[in-house]
Amino acid sequence: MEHKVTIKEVAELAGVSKSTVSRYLNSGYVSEEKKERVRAAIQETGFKSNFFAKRLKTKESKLIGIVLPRMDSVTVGKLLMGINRILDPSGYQVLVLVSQLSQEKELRAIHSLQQQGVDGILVDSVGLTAEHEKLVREIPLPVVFTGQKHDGLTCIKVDDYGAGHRMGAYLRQMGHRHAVFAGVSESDRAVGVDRKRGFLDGFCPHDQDDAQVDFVHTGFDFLSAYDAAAEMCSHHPTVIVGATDNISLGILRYLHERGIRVPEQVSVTGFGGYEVGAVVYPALTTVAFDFELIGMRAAQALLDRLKNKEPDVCRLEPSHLIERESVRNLHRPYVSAEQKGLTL
Amino acid sequence: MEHKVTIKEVAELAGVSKSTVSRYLNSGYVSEEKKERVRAAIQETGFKSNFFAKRLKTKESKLIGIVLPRMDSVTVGKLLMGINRILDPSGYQVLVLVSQLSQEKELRAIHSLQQQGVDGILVDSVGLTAEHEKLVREIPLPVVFTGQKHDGLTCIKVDDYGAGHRMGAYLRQMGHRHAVFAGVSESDRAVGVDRKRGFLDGFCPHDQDDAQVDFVHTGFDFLSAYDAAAEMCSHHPTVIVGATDNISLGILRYLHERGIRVPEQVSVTGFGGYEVGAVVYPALTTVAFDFELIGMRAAQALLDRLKNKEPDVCRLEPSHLIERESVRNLHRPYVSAEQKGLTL
DNA sequence: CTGTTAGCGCATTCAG
DNA sequence: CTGAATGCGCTAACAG
Repeated sequence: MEHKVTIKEVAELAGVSKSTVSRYLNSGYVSEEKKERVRAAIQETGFKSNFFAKRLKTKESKLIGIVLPRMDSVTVGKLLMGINRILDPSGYQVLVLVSQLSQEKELRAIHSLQQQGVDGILVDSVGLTAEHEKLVREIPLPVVFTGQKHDGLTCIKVDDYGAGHRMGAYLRQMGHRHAVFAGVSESDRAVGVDRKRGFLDGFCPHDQDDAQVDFVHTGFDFLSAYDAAAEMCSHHPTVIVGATDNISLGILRYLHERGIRVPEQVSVTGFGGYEVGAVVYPALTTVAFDFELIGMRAAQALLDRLKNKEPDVCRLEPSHLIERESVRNLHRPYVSAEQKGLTL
Repeated sequence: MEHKVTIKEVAELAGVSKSTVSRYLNSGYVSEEKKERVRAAIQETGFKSNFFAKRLKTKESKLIGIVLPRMDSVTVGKLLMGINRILDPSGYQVLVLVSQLSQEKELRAIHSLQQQGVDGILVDSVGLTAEHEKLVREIPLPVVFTGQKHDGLTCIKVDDYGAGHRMGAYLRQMGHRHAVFAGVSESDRAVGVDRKRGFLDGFCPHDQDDAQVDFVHTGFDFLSAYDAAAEMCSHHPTVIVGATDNISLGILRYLHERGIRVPEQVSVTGFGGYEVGAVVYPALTTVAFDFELIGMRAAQALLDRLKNKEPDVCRLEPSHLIERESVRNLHRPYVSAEQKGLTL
């Protein structure tokens, strides 16, 4: 347990003033000669500048606050991966707070982070309100949001509308005309509104009357989707579209237990692109989001605003379709997955 | 863009001295009357004490460093949940670093965290070495490990041996005598050595000769297990034991594609207890670990060492069996899952 | 109980 | 180029 060595001791050992050591540390001008002496002294003492004293002076913490709705989610994990990928090389570290899916805690977390002296804040929001906008305006720090969007706030997120549209257009193209959309509450704007709207517009373009979509309401979790699956089936669609992969998994499980063959008798799709969709049987066709990329983009946006004072922007990242085994092409006779081979 | 409010302004607004405000904040003695005035002033200004200034004085950062092997894993997520559950109410915040499954980065992260002035460090390790022990000895901070164990280091982790033993005993009791153990490299001591040893001892107690276990080597991921599944089948066991749920999922998928019925023709089990095991078909019987609990215990151990200077300990948390649908009781005639009903 | 007085370790003026 | 001086915002003696 060594004695904590300060800049003062280094200065004494090197025979210079504290300021000179400080300048050496912060790329100020120091003569070659003293530079060498200081380096030797630092080497010998094993000096490390005190993080907190430094921050107290400079007002720069090299800390980024992150507010997450929860931790035990793969989505959040990927997002964090992406964030770290950008922040780490830039010398930033990450302070994580969890909102537990509560808007109020989210707000509190942002506030708390600000007082902790972070340089910027990144929020994976569960729902953006006018209060968020107000708070961000009061805070003298750049704040970047993801997960949800709101006018006047910097948001980097998935293009939910586009994803829905892509899925709608794809299913239409596969010959489907009657879908059940297993969706969540409209209180979630991204998933409950935008994604659904996109799907509708893609599946029923130009308000053509040849397509039908029935809505069935469900929660985000596997179980509630499982419970609502009977109702979905009662509409006798050719395809059931889960608003998330989790929802689709619940549906798949229900169908499997009832002996309803997918996609032979009914097709099922999801949104998300989680690995688990490739594990189930049949493997789930889904529109995938690259949350790691979102994390990278969001972190980069934050860094940009930190350095270049860039203005607020709202950017939507595209998704892509992963065709696996759970959708039947109605234009062609049924071909089983076994005959086509495994697609992961 | 508000002005950064300091303790000084609060003091002025409340008509007291800075020290009184400080005392109010740090549970010192303050008269009821002034206490009220200070509280009002704090309320009005929205004051939050400056973290860095405080730390500079007190030598306490109220920050705990966490080193994680990766972020996009449910296990890690649960662990973090548990950690937060304990740390948050105690006023600690969390600084997260990722080792990306590299022992070297893990070591560097610990070092870096120490420099950042955290009060303690929690490491979800990928493999403990003598270097870890040396580093921890040099660092004047409590460090708690999980994921792996090592003599002389504080480790709170899953009882891998016990879990393996439990599964072995259970399968034996279900009448199985010939198993394939789909395991990982012994370089992972927890999973590759302890868990396997436990299984062997549980499945073949007292070195009785009536049971047979064949080993098949695989990686941690779904795909590598899928690829090795043919070899597993070639041994014609009555049960295939995946060393992790992920591995078992790969096996399940292979069997499903080959039309081999589980558990009618062969049983499959896993370790981990992830939700996804309940989603697949048939639902996976597994030995579950409570990683959230591990996180809580580990965080508590760290707090204990922080406060009471408790000595190093190594504690193994128990697991429990989740019986679902993927194991057949060989003592009885086969009954399909459908007949028994869904178990989640 | 309370205000005054000192720093914590460092970066940054400001004169040399 | 360099050293002396000045706080950053807060806590912890110290005398009231």
